Amino acid sequence: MFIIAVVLSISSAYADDFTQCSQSFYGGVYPEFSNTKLSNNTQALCMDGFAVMYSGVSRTPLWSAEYLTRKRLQQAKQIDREDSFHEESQLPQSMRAQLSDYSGSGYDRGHLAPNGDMANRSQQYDSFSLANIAPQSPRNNRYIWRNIESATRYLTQQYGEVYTVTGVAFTDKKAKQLAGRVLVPSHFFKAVYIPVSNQAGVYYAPNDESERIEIISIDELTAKIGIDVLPVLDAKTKAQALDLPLKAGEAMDIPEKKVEEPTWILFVVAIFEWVMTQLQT
DNA sequence: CGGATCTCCTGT
DNA sequence: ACAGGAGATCCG
Repeated sequence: MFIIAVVLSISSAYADDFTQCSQSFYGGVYPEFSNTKLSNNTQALCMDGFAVMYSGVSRTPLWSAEYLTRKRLQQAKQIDREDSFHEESQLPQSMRAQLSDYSGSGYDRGHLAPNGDMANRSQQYDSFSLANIAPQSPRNNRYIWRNIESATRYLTQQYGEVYTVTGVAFTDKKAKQLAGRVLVPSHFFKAVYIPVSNQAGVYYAPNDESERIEIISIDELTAKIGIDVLPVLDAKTKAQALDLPLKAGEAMDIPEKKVEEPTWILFVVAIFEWVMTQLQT
């Protein structure tokens, strides 16, 4: 009996149990560490609307994964932002980041899975868990990241569904710390996979005030950070970086299968709007 | 072009 | 729970 309890507690200590939220991953397969050092003291968390791989070493998420659809984003637009930053009660105290770690640090509490993607209050609350948040340079968070989050929602709108994995990297020899407890990532990334065109690309940005950003392939991301965020993709898709837009509304180089409303719907909407303007005068 | 609103936050 | 900052964006 004792042995069984020990085995259970050990297996849950580095649980990669995402069975309750496998729908957040393309093909149901979650990101894979190629740099095994990263897997030290990690904890898998199934949140409402997304999945998180959390590190008790950095006291940040390493990545958060979401499955986005038109319907989800349409619902997300209906709820206003309600801030509720909080510690993650699913984590043991020793692994948790605390609100006090961030206060007065000069860093923003940057969401990985963004509030803007959350379709109801429960999902929204979970997105404000510190298990989904990492110290982010203010200009990066408020200008660069805001744009790529809205560009990702725009792509979802265009192509109907998108899988995305947002995460952080620690490429510097010595990472900065908040309160001697929370490590400050050197980079943020967001990988986007579009199933209907079988194309993937990654936004990759240093976590500083430079506002620099680059677009790379899944393979290049794996080489930089030691995580293959989309293990199921074929080799060609991983090697070729999709030329992702830097802001919502920007055109992208996908030749076929552009998803648009049939023209008759646009026609009906135009007539409806014209009638409404006539009624208002 | 000016003003209102939105969306990331901050601090008390 | 409240007030404010700052840039983007929308609208007349």
